[in-house]
Amino acid sequence: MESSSTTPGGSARREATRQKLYEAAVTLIAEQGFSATTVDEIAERAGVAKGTVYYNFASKSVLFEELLRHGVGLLTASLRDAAETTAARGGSRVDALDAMIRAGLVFIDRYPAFTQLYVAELWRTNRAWQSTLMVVRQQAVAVVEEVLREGVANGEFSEEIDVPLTAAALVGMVLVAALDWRSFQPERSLDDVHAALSRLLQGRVSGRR
Amino acid sequence: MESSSTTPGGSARREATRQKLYEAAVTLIAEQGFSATTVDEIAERAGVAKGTVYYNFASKSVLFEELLRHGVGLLTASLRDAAETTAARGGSRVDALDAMIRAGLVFIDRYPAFTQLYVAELWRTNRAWQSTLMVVRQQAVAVVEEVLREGVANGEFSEEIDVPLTAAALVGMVLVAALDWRSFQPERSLDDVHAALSRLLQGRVSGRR
DNA sequence: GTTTTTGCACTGACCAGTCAGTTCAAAAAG
DNA sequence: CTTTTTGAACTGACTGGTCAGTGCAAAAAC
Repeated sequence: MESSSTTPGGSARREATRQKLYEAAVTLIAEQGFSATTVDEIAERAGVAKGTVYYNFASKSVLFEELLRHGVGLLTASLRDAAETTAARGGSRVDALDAMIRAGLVFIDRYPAFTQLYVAELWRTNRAWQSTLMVVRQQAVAVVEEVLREGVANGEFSEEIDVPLTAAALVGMVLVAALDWRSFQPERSLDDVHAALSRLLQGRVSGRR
Repeated sequence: MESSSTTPGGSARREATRQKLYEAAVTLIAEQGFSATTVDEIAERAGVAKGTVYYNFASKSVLFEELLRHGVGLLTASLRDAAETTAARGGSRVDALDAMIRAGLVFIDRYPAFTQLYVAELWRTNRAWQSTLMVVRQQAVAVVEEVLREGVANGEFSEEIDVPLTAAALVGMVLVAALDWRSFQPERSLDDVHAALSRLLQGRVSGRR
């Protein structure tokens, strides 16, 4: 089983170099943005010659696009796994959503730079990698939508909910809360943040306990 | 009463030019990002010579910072107004939150480019306007936090809620849902989106109606 | 012996910021 | 009322620097 669809015949050495380049690029682009990050910087941070970047990727944009696909692949796998594990243990759909919220938080905690970069680029228009972004967004949101749809089908969720909108809102809730957590209140624990979001999800905001 | 704090003695003509530059810059930067947008482009779209940009703003970054302050000023005013109007009419704090959600949606619908740009830049690190962003973020979130705190104080909300985290999550929910609405399902009406978010806020997701 | 990486010089496009000069409305002088 | 002066606002060609991408010979890894 090969990891990347765009490089079916990548040798182990090549794959390692590409991985180093992804890691260098993701932090730099998260901090500075795509245009403000130079290829020289990426090469330097990866500890690699500039020529190597172009030996492994056709261009700066292509490197970025493959980075996006790579990262979103990890995220969706993690969300799907959370949902399936919950279902296998006989949990409800609310439990599945809750597990996905936690999986999202864990992901963001582990790959904060990727998340930053993803949010920063997602709603841009007129960019070269626009179509890549659309695909990649749909992959992530679809996992949430599926759980919502199953919940509506089995009566666990109200039939009145708007599945695509609610899924987007839930994803946004987690994304923004997590980024805020990391940027502005890093002393909080993951459990704290998870608890706050669970409460919001389950409508336990109004009313005393 | 003068409008801008940074230009106390701005003539009417100057103010008009600055306004044109804001409008040109906000759409371009929302589409392309700060670094990918050139000063020449901004000047051209505003129908003004490049030199005029530098006559009115010390640098490209300063133009951007003042644009941020300008926009967030509009947003917070609108949120505060929604909260106060609700209170004046004897509404509950939940009503106030709901009114603020709607005000947020209306704002994003009216100034989509600004919202895009704000989200794209908010969590970046190592940028020149970092401190401006912190201030500006706090202004917006603080309005929501205040309503939550009042609600906790008068018993309308659970004492268990984490005010800063919940406020961030709510803001994120509205931001992301609205951006998604505009980007991916623009045929939806504002009322649709508002209804979906209200339902989420009031925990009316689980259970049949 | 083939694949991958290195190092480094080079090019051409692009771009932030500058500056000497122009415009024009309104104030001052006649 | 007419002419002159003033200065804020604006113009756009120009500069110095930056950067994506190239080319290639030699070394290293496999």
